[in-house]
Amino acid sequence: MSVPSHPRPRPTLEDVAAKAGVSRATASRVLNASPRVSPEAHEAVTAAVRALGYQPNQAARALVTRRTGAVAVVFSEPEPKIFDDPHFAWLIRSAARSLAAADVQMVLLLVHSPEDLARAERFLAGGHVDGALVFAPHRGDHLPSVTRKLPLPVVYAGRPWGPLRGLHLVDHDNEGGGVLATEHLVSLGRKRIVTVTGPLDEHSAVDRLAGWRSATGASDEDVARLTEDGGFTREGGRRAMAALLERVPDLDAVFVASDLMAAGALDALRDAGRRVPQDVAVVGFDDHPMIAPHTTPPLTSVRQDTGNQVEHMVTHLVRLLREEPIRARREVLPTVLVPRDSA
Amino acid sequence: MSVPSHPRPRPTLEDVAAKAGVSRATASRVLNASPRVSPEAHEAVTAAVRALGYQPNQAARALVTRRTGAVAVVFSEPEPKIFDDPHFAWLIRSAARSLAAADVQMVLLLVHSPEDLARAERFLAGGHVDGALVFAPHRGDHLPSVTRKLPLPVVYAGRPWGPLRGLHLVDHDNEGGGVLATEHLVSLGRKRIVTVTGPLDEHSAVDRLAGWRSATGASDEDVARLTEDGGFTREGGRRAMAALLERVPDLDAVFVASDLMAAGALDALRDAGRRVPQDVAVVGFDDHPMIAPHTTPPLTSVRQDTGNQVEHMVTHLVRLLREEPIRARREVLPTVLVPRDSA
DNA sequence: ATGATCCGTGAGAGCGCTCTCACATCGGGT
DNA sequence: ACCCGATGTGAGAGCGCTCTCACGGATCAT
Repeated sequence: MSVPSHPRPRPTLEDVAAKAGVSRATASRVLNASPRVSPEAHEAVTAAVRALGYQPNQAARALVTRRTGAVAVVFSEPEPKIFDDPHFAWLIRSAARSLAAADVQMVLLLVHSPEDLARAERFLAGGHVDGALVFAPHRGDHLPSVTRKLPLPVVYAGRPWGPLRGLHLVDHDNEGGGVLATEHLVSLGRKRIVTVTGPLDEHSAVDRLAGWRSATGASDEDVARLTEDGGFTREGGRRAMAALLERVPDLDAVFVASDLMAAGALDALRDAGRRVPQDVAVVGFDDHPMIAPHTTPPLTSVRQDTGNQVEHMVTHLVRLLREEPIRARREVLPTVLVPRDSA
Repeated sequence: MSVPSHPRPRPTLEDVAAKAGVSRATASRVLNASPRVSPEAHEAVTAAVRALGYQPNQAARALVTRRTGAVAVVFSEPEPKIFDDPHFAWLIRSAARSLAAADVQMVLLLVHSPEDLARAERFLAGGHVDGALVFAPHRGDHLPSVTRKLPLPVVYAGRPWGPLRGLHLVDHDNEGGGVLATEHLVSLGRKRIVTVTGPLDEHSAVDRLAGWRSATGASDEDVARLTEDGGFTREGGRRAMAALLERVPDLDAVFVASDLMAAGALDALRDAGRRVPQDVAVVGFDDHPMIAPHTTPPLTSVRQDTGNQVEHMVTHLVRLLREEPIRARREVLPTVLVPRDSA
């Protein structure tokens, strides 16, 4: 009973062809929507397919077409980060949606450890997938150097570290966003604008900081005093804000480089008895739909449309897979300020 | 060297064999760790593999072995639920971890719509994967009826609706957990114990309610008055608690069937000016590591070890794939009360 | 010595599909 | 009448791998 006694073998294309009274070649033509098939043959084959419950064998198909119809989505981040930061949930969700729309199967690869990296490399090199979307923002991460050697189309999210030559990537205008946020605070008449940065081993964090700097005209010593790394976590944001309040008691505005950190910063400001936005104006980054509208007060934030970014990545990858001529290797998407109550 | 647009074709087993001076068969034996190979041949083949950077073609291998080395993990839930409820993040994380440990590739399938279901069915039937882990708790969900017809080993999380005959599943003792929670409240001397349930189209919610009922000995009319559906969401938990406070002003304890809802219930109790646990004792369910320890006050909760459940599912599935004799089709894992401050 | 057994090996037959090529058949222009 | 191209079709050659089978040579018991 428990032993799967020899189940009826899956019908093959040969069976379908026989039942339809045509050759395997014609049956194949019908399945692949080739134009040169007579209506009668088409009809006979589709009927046979239905009658037999035929499903093409993907392995056989992949063997000859050299296409699997699947792409890998690879995240290289510590495990807690991926699962606790809603930003990643949003990325996965967007990827699932965009790939489904392109009728491409998504294979999720999470790389936390060196063994995971080896496994992922084997997998990507093994021809399991036609291409990959890679999220590996950290300096010193070995994933990009592995993937760039692979004979596999890859599109990166943001700017990975190392040489960019030959890479395809979709980035956001993080520096422009930083400028936007900071200039908004300046236009509000704020004089002492500090910033909570992300980890500076990520380009996005570096660029947002650069935006703040260019808008404030901060000197090197200003940077040392007026900025603090919040590690892109909520708790980090709280701690960084607390440290800045200590160091710069007369601060009247802060640009926080992610909404999650901004939520932590708001906690710290509340704990310190500062009113937002009256005493301290706060601008976040991401405009994350699960965070920004729900903080107290609702967070003014720089929108980076993650769903849009992933969609561009997918479109780009699909084009690479089709070997269509590519317009640009590198896309930079705009950011826009979304004003709410915190600034 | 050669035309850049035509990348060097991937070496085949034939190439490896030629370079090693053996036959394809012997090379294959080495790759598949067959015992009957001379040390010299083994050495020669491994050297050739390294030298050529050979990677077996998975499609060809899958074609003959009828094994892909991948399994699908299928979630059938509305999109917002999957991404906003930390329970699912935890499930995905556990699945990724357990499957990686078993050296099986994970293919994540998210089913939100009828089209998604059709796509998933095609995918599962297409021989892309060797088996599947299915999370589809809702009554009326068509996924289980689809998957049970597939000639594919499947292990279900919890009890799906419909006939259980022939299904493999790993469940938690939800009813026992409900009893545990409620008896704990009784032992505290609480007299009016209400409950916030999950959506009753899920067996887990029904079972937890049954546990509460058996421990309280509630009559049918009690059930109508003392229970409220919180839909397994935070906001639903808040609303349900508010409704119960309205209806049963003298309640002194509540069993909330998930931690996420319990967080909402705590909000409602705070809003109503009830102290926890002095005025109202609260017990949650899940003991979710991201929630239970962090509420105010920290939440007493019934632990269901999700990671353990998924691990059991994976072990079970791997055993099915190996066609090993299966001990039991159905496993029920124990639950245990974790006391904190809320009760 | 003779046979029986084992061990390492290679030849070769597929797995189920796609795709090229050659071949009929059928108009329609000259 | 002729040839021409367009059109639908089938035969068959692989894609890269695994696995059965047969075979020669070494090892063992008799």
